[in-house]
Amino acid sequence: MNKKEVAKILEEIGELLDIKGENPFKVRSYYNASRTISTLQEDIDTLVNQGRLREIKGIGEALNNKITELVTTGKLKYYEDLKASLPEGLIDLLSIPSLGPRKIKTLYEKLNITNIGELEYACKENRLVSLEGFGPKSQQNILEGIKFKRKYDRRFLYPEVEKEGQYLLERLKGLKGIIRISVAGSLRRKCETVKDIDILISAEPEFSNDIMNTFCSLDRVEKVIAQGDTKSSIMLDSGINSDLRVVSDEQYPYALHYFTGSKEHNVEMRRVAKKFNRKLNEYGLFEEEKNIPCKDEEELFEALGLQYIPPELRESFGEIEAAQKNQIPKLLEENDIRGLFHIHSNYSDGVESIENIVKKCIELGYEYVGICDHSKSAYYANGLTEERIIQQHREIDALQGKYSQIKIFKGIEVDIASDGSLDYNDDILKSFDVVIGAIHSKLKMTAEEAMERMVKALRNPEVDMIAHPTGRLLLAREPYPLNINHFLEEAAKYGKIIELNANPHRLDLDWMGCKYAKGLGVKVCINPDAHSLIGLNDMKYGIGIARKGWLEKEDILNSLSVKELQEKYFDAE
DNA sequence: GCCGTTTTCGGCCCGACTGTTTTCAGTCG
Repeated sequence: MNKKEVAKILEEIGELLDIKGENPFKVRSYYNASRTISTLQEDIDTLVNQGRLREIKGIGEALNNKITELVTTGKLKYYEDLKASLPEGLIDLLSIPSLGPRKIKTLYEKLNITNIGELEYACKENRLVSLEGFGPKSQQNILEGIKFKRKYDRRFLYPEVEKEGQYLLERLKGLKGIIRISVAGSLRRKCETVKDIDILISAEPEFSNDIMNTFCSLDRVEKVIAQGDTKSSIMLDSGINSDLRVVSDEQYPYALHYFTGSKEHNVEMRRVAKKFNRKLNEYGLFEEEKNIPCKDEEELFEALGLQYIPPELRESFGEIEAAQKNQIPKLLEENDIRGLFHIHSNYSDGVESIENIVKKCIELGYEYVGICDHSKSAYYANGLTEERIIQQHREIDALQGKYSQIKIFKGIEVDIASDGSLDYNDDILKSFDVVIGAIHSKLKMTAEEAMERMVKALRNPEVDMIAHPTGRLLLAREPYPLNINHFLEEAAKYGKIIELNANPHRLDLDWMGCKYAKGLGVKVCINPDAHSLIGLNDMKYGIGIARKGWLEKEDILNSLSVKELQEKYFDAE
């Protein structure tokens, strides 16, 4: 049983206990343990086998025993019994807005409601209004919540939400009385998927009401979920929710930090404040009743003895400890990127000619570009036969003569077959400057098969880099069951480069993998995987994830100069 | 259920908004 499965079960135990009305702190310890396990760098098997689970903060005697049982036997009696004691569908009810464990317990005990279908029926039969704690409004809200869940039961890709965030900022920022404005939340943290848009404004108090009214009556507002003096929530016509908070300008730095989160980061920050005998909330950092003035987030961190932590890192992933030791990395910047690899031309499934790609890359100021089309077994993508490789290389040579201001690398995205072999023989592979191995078919594999297949590709001396190593498609397809940390350890062993695919549907290697790769000294290459000129713009999403994964300029292959690349990685010919 | 720079017991982050109440519990972030 892997980390993800263990974490899922611990979370479910928390939810079940919550619905049963258990001690909320006990419930929280399960949620905490679930999160801790899912973000572990080490393997859960290793920790269990070496009896080191208890070294993890938040795992005590009871959880140690339960996790050990789960990992060694694949089962947990406590969990099975708990599941058997409540109907299966109750947990689903937690996903309906406005329904939490207390209310679900009431619905189950008083009306014997055990799943969403029964709940919807009971609402339509008007049976909730007479329940204690419920009324006509809550019944209506639940019905709408069910409808909403069926229509938009999802998170959104970062670019979709970014666009909506821009719209809201544009419409709000000129309003009278506004002093400072920013997006906050997971959008500011550059998470790969985002659920809603948090916006924070500091304003003169007398304008607060007008700002709220404008926000709630924007043309794209589908529904006002809540409207108050300092906080309002709306749903846009895209199905994306947005929360707006308005505070005074003195409160702004504390509020910006608070609403940027993550929740876990905030909890940790409050613990730090407490150690200083101070209290941190969205309105200030208080000693006794006196606020310690901070004019921006930098000063707030400083007041807690911490180095500034960029928003992307605030995931409770070691950043506070690093800030205490003054070890926050100097994160990668967009202009650190000096060239691009993994671009598809119209030789395979891209839409643009090589010349147009080259011209665009010159225009964007890049020093080099690697054309990497698909290999022959990718029929669906018009993969290159041996003859067409020769043809492409002739064209690249000619273009290189014409455009001396940029280095054009001859690359290939070569398919890794299910046995781990590559799509061309070594002689053909040697004719490329850059060989990127990738899996595109036969995705149904066991963890062992996936590892064997990928590691065999790593061992091939002709392979320079592995593309989108887990194969995930965000919100659409699960990654194949590859133990990514083990895989990265192998990549380190063979000195291979790992792609961070910048396409917002992939963002693969993910940010946790980036941090692990950095620890191993594995170089990461941020690739647009572009099939058009527009696709080159995706680089910014890859850079966002690289930052989130603690990466610095030194960790990134394509922040090197042409000379360094040719000397250390791709032979000059 | 976890944890300990006063603690092996008694805490555990904190506040806004809603809908139900008529002072507050529940939910959410």
